Parts: sequence; structure tokens; C-alpha cells
Amino acid sequence: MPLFERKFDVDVLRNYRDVAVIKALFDRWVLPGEDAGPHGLRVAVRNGYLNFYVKGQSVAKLSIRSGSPRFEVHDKYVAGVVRGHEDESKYAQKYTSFSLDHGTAIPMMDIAKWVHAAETYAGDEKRFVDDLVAVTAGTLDLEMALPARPDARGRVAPRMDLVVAQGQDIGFWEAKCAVNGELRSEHNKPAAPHVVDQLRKYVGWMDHDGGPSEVRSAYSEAARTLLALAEMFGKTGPAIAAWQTFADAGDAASVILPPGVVVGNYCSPRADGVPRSTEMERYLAHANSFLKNEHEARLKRFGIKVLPIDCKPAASCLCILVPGKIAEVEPRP
DNA sequence: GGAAGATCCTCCCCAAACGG
DNA sequence: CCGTTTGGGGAGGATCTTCC
Repeated sequence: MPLFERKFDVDVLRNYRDVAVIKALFDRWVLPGEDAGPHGLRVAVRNGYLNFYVKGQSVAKLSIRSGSPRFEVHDKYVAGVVRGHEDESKYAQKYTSFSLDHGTAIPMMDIAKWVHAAETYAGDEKRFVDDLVAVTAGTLDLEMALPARPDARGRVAPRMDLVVAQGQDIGFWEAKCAVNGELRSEHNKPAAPHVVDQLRKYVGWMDHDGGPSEVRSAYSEAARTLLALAEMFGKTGPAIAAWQTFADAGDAASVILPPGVVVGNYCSPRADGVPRSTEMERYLAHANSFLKNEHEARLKRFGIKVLPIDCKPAASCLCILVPGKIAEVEPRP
């Protein structure tokens, strides 16, 4: 059995496509390549379940258990507790399950309440990722987590923010906000910025026999699943062609490494509409010092593609990644 | 013994404190 | 002002427990 898989039982879900809560959830689904607005959802295929995100924040997981759909939702969202509410900590790390068993009453589920509550917990980086998805029709996955290899110590799940079909191939992007210190380290010291180590873990995981081919076939299956779901719920848009091109490529697809780093030099608005001018000034200052203090130059010297984004993109902005290597030792000018 | 549930652990993001 | 450190919580795979 492969370590890394992407799959979901679409055929069982088909029997429930007209159930109100299922419809309500998928009504909010907005395919990559289109703006999701304040409360539109993205769908990611995981290993046996789907995850729904609003602005990159997980709203609900949908799995098939004993032949029926089952939701798992954070208690905060079920209760409609928004960020900053005094009861917030009471709900930490707690989840509720809802089953749509045959013959039993459909439990009370207020999807709008879940989504509105979850939106308030989305951080700036997750919002930035959703802005990228809105202009990247080939998006295959968000928050991709790699399973531990059997020989690895500890329970590890390193993550990459975006998985993108670029034509026939798969590219990976790590998104970071300009204010994130992981993009930086003092340029006259040997220690590389943390993000370099993060990318190295990814490349290291892939650098095993079967790694890239497992990832390729997992995402072929994810693309087929997304296409089937899109058809089932009547979704159209540029993602369909992008997914189809990738799915049709099959074994011809390549896994492109290393991942690129996309830097958000702005902060995306929240649904509450509160202006974020003080944060924006902070972002601007960091964007400037990122260049002035050679942090960008350092990442490039390591062989990493760095793509700064200065404001919410209106059109496709992620470039085609090409194969490369991360330098073991930073080449100094 | 296998599947489902519950809990654990690590990675990652974020904000605030800290120190040069 | 700039970069590092620290601690909390979400996400999700890993692992242990329960149950049939």
C-alpha cells in the first residue's frame, strides 16, 4: 500500500446529493480559478475524506462511515462562537460528529453558522492562500501533509500550502506572509532561514524510491475525484479543463521540486470589513526590509524560486516551476 | 483481527515578549 | 527598527483503545 494517498468514495455520496445539508455545503463550493467571496468554500480531497475550507480555515470534514456520510466539525463552529468570544477557550480541540444514517432523522446542521464562525479564525496567511487559489485554476490541494516514512522517528507531517497542476506536471508552493519571521535570518550568520529547512524536508521525503510516483498517482485520483464532484454538483469553470489535462496525463506527469516560495506583501480583508491599515503598514515595512536586508537574495542563492505578491492578484500569478536543487551550503556572493 | 473512535504528537501559523 | 524566542491553538497523520 502506498504511504501517500488521495481518495474519496464519490459513489456513496451520489446517493445523498439531494439531501439538504449536502446540497447546502456543495452550493458554497467555489472551484479554484474563481473568487470565493467572503464565505465561499474550497474542497480538498484527503485520504478517505473531504475537507471544506473557508479562507483556508477548515470548516468541516466529510467522510463515508458504514455507507453513510459523516461530518466532523469543530465545536466552536457548531456553537457559532466567533474569534474573540469569551467562551472561545472552552471549545479548544473539541469536535462534534454528525451522521446521515439511513432511516434516522437528519440532525440539525446550520452550515451558514459553521462557515461564518470559522471565517473569523482564518489567519492572514490562509487568506493569502485562498487569494492565490482564486486565480490558480489548476489547484489540486491545500495544506498537503506528508505522512511519516516507516523509518522516520516521531510523528511527523510536514506540510506544503499549495499543490498546483501546471499543465501535465505538479508544482508545490509554500506561502508565507511578509511579516513571517521564518523567511528571515541574519544574513551574516550561517543558519538558513527556517523556510529553507521546511522545503528541504519536502524534497527529502520525495527523494525515496516511489515518492514522486505515489504523489503523482494520488493527485491523479484527487483530480478525478474533484472532476466527479464538480459534475455531480453542476460546477463549471477553468478548473475543469486544468484538472482534466492533469488527470489525462497519467504517468506522463512529473513532480517538480523544489517547491517555490510565494510571499504575501499585503493582508487580505476579513468578512467583518474592519480596515486593516495598521497591519498593511507593517506588511509594507517587512516587504521593504525583506529586500533591503537581503532575505530575498539569500533564498534565491539557495536555489529557491521566490515570488513576491504585492496585492490581491486579479489574474494568474503563480509561474511555472522548473526542476532544481536546494544548495546544501549557501553560495555566498 | 480488523474497523472505528479517541487521544497523542508534530508541524505550522500567529501574536506577543524579548533583546540587540 | 529588526530579528529571535516562546507559547497557544488548529490541522492532520500516528497510535492506542475499544468493540464486534
